[in-house]
Amino acid sequence: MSSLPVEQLDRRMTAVERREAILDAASAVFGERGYFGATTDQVARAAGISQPYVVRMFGSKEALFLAVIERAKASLLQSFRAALADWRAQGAADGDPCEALGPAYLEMLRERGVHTSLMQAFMQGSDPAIGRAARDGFLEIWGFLRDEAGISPEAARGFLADGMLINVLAGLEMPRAATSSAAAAELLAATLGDKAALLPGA
Amino acid sequence: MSSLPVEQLDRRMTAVERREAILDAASAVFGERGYFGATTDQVARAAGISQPYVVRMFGSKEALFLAVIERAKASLLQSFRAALADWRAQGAADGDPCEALGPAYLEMLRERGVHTSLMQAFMQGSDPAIGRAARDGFLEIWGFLRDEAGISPEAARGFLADGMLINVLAGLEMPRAATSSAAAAELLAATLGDKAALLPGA
DNA sequence: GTCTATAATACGATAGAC
DNA sequence: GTCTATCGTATTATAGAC
Repeated sequence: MSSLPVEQLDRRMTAVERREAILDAASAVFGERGYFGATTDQVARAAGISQPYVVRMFGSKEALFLAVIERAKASLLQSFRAALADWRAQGAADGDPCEALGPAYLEMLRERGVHTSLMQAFMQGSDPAIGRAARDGFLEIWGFLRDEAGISPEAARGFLADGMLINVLAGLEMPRAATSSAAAAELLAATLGDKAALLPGA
Repeated sequence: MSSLPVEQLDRRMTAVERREAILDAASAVFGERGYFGATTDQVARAAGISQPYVVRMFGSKEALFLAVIERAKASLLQSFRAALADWRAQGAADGDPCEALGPAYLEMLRERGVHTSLMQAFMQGSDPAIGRAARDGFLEIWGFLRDEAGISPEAARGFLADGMLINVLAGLEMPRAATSSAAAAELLAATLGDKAALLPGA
């Protein structure tokens, strides 16, 4: 056994574990403040480690952000594929797949920063590296809806539009306004029903 | 007459004119890079003046950003009110007002940074001042759709969702991908038809 | 695997001249 | 009305110890 104090022993992780912990923290911080607004020090504090170690693990802030949105996109697609498979296994093959994908999208709101960090990336289209990754990621979702789920262009457009409104309400932290504003309450009810409680700010 | 060289005379404006010129430049820069990503120096260069003068005119970067999104929201509402009045003047009072507001929304894409700077604000809900202004602005649009245009909650939700998808495609600069990606071309066609040419990146 | 110390730079804001 | 010069600070990234 090592002679280090127990506290320090507990805090050491493998590189893989630490990497995941940093991605969790970075997802929340980038989702709230955006690529430029978030600092590697905020990510480090959220992850309970030092700022230089965050940079060391991913090489640069940009590489960390790209890893965050790559993981968010992968989570989303994995969740969609699982929901689609379940739905098909229940013999609903002639119905509307969006009825299975919509609830899956809302459930992902429990995982912090998935929707908002993707959305922050979507707003950086003019950045060479981030913009390309963001467009590719968005188009991968489009391709899933069209090719794997077999949804028509018009229905896929409607599904994505609903998703983008949900993302905006998450970015706005709209539940913060719902206690004092009847309009906010009505908007949240019309968009999310009782699932509005899953939004940031609730 | 002043004895200053003509070049300098031409470049001098009243405070009001200069204020508008700075807001135009700031709208484009904030729209592309977001509140934190944009620098007051980038705004200054785009406006053809010095960085300290930008700060002097608005007091702070935050005050400038708040002025940008306030003006963008006002432009949008003004455009909506005009379109609604025109539509009603043509005796279409029993149809769907969204058929008049949709085209008005797309026409605003010609004014640089309106959609994207608002969208960048919507993603800063956790910021005390910007978040409050963003939520209030969004709810003012909602109130217009519901109270002035008389649109149902469900239809207003659908209209906003379509708008948010358009904003995301603008933030992504999706036309950049349309030449090499059939999926991008299909997505743009399904969402905007031939109006996709108005998006940034086209 | 993780830290402290620090270098290098970029940025917002102020002071003051013209 | 507008500029130049500059201060103070925040931030990314590196070096090197343990």
